[in-house]
Amino acid sequence: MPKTTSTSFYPNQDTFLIAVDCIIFGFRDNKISLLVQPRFLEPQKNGLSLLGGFVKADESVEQAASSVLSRLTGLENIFMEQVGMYGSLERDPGDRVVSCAFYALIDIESQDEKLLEEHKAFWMNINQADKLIFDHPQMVADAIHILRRKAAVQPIGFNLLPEKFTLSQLQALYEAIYNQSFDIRNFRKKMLSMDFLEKLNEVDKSGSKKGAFYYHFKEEKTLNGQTSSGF
Amino acid sequence: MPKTTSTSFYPNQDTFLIAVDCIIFGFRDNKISLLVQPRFLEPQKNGLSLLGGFVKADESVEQAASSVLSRLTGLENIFMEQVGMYGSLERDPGDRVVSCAFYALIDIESQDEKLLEEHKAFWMNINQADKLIFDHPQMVADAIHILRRKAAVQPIGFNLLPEKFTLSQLQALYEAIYNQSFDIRNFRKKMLSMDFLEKLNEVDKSGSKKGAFYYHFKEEKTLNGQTSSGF
DNA sequence: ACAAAAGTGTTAAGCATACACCCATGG
DNA sequence: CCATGGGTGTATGCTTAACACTTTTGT
Repeated sequence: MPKTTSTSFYPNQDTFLIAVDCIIFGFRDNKISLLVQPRFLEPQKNGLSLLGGFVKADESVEQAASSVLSRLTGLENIFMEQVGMYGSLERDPGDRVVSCAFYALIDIESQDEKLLEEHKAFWMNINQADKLIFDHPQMVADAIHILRRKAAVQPIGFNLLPEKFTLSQLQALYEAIYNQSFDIRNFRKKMLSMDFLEKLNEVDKSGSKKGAFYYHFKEEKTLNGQTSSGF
Repeated sequence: MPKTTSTSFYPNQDTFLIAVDCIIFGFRDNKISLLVQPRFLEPQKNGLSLLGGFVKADESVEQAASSVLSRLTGLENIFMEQVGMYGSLERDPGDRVVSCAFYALIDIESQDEKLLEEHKAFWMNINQADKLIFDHPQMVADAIHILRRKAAVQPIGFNLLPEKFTLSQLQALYEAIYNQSFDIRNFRKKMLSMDFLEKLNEVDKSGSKKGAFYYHFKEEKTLNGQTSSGF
């Protein structure tokens, strides 16, 4: 059925459903994982899907994405970044739906288990992402691409790790993000030379007998710090 | 007025106008310029606007952007890349409109002057972009950001320059993109060390008495060559 | 002959890479 | 006492940055 504007500054224009799809990354067992959910309506009911929802008339697209995230994880004020818009004609066989993808990085431990169960959501290994429905595999691939670019220059470990973490954990995270291993000395040198880690006096004895010092990130600010060097 | 789906797999959902806005960059007089147009309808009639239009039910968002570009310039098959989606509630005072921005790079000389006149479109210096309506200044700033990132590693001179160009022109282009000057020797060394320029036997005598050799880009292919190194 | 743009190499510094051994401790 | 993961420094190559003079030719 055609949907068009009636009275408006812009009469007789087509209107569209707009969805948001959230690529929610977590880190567990030294692997990047992805929060997914079986689809609860047709078409492709029970197919594996990213967490998503439709944008409502009274909310911004960003708000819609945040609310999907908090509805499913209970987390608020999480850093999310837009991945892009997906607008091909046939991407959703159910209806014409234009979707905007966002990614978020969360600490798996900090989110609400019960909410996940309620929504039948669960964590899936990232390398299974090609099993997702529609164009969701593409969205995930694009999000990973952005994540890698960003992790190279920014303290992107932030929300994927707990508040306090060891350098070994951080390295494992980076190795998972880039899917390759790094020399331990070079990695530590580089991380410490960037100025965002602070060594704590606390030691984690869980990973080794010797124990490893905890670190934490100095400034949350850096997350928003895009240098908008316009002309 | 509320617009919602009636019969659909997704009943009773709100629907939206979707616009595309094109940031069309050109290069003239050693400056980056931007193709703009006075708005022809309310609100903000006659305000300076990016070239845009509404997406139609039977076209993809990308197709909508291409068709805006070709309607205004007569050019087809031009490289365009998505900048992002802009979906705040108040971005367009006329109605709730979610917009997807794209940028394109074209050779100013190659486009159709008459079409521009018909649409009252014209080239504006990039540093005047803050005069644009709505959130268009932000879109332009975001596009420049992407352009700079890309130009650092790819032969992005492509469509902004004519088929044949001198290294001086190429340098002027890069200096315009980054809004800074580069050492001539280092610039030439770097450009030539990347493998995409081919020296022609032709000489351009218009810019100097001595004359400068023309170059052209070897492979058009590189434009699409995203290395999608998924897991 | 001179003005104006084209063209060309070398050196120094900073950054990324490769690489191997000692430390502290719990079991 | 030994197995396990934590922690450390140096030498090399590569990439980037800084820097000044000669060439050509139209006027």
